[in-house]
Amino acid sequence: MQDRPFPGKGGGGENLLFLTDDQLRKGIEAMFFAYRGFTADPDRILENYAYGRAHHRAIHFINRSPGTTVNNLLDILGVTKQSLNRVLRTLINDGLVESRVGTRDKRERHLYLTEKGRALEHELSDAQRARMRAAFRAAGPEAVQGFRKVLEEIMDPRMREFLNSMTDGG
Amino acid sequence: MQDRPFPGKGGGGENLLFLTDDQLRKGIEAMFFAYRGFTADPDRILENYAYGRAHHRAIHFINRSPGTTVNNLLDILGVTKQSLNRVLRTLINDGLVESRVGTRDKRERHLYLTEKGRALEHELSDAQRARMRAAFRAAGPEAVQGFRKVLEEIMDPRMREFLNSMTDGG
DNA sequence: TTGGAAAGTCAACAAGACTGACATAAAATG
DNA sequence: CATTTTATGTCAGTCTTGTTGACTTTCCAA
Repeated sequence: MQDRPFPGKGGGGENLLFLTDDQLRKGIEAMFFAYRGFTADPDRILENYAYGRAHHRAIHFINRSPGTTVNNLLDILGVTKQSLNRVLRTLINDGLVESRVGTRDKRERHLYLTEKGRALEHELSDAQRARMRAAFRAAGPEAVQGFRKVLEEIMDPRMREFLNSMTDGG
Repeated sequence: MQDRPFPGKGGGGENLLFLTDDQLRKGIEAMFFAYRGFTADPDRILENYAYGRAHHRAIHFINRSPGTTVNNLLDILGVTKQSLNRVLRTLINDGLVESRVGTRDKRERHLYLTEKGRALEHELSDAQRARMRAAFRAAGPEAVQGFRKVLEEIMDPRMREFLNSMTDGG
């Protein structure tokens, strides 16, 4: 069934066999199962540190944007400040994250990973990247392009902007 | 940057520009953001019924495989039976799911959606399918094929089997 | 018939999300 | 300068959904 599900492949106006309810259902289930695989390796590592996915997410995005503020992080993570604060408090107390009062605006706290924080970030992202790399390699560059394209259509447009706001432009 | 990230597109042995850490990181973040978008619509609906994602998942897979047992469901959902049981108890009490004692093996319970259960399933999957359909349509059939391919590589192989075990074969 | 394995249920607990209320400090505004 | 808004942090309490542990019922095999 993977062989030739798509009769047409040109610009538009084909018979849209890839939009049947069955194809959509498979896409939905694939998202569910893949997300579980996607989080499995980090989850296993986090157990050793008594941290959870929430900590991983914070660490990831602080690493990605060093010096980001709490508010920025709230925007990206889409959780309440109470929820994020609980996580950040732990990470700061444990010496994985450093919180510096802003120089221009002293209300803001700028967040940075410490050496220890970078170490955990690396351990986590190594595992997650390894799985992603294997999947990308097995699927091939064209599949990866399609993968990215569909995911960007599924996500909130604000997140799509954020995603493409670094490396190439931002 | 989306224009021509992949110089080679043949069988293998290209320069593998799509496997850089930056590309992998974007894939990882795309999964995170897309999954949030993917669950957003059902989550909104479920609030009206005081149910959560766990209920949605149970309803989805009971609908997909009517008469499935609790153990089958446990295997697919990857949670403990106690966790699933709490959800099933609610759905059964609320009249969305019917649990029939097995005829061959009286230890087993076979699960079915009631009319009411099917109604909620429809409401939920309509919303989720609508988003998926829009994304698929915008991305095009080739992208969808790549999307599916990468997701299947990311997920546990057991789930890949399950995913492709209906409609075409099972 | 006895004992182990399997399927399912009940009870208690933990993580991590949520809301609401409140505190502090600094910036922005009139 | 007084007031309001913004950014952050904290406390308390709730909810969902995951966990383990203990238990019952049923099946099967020695």
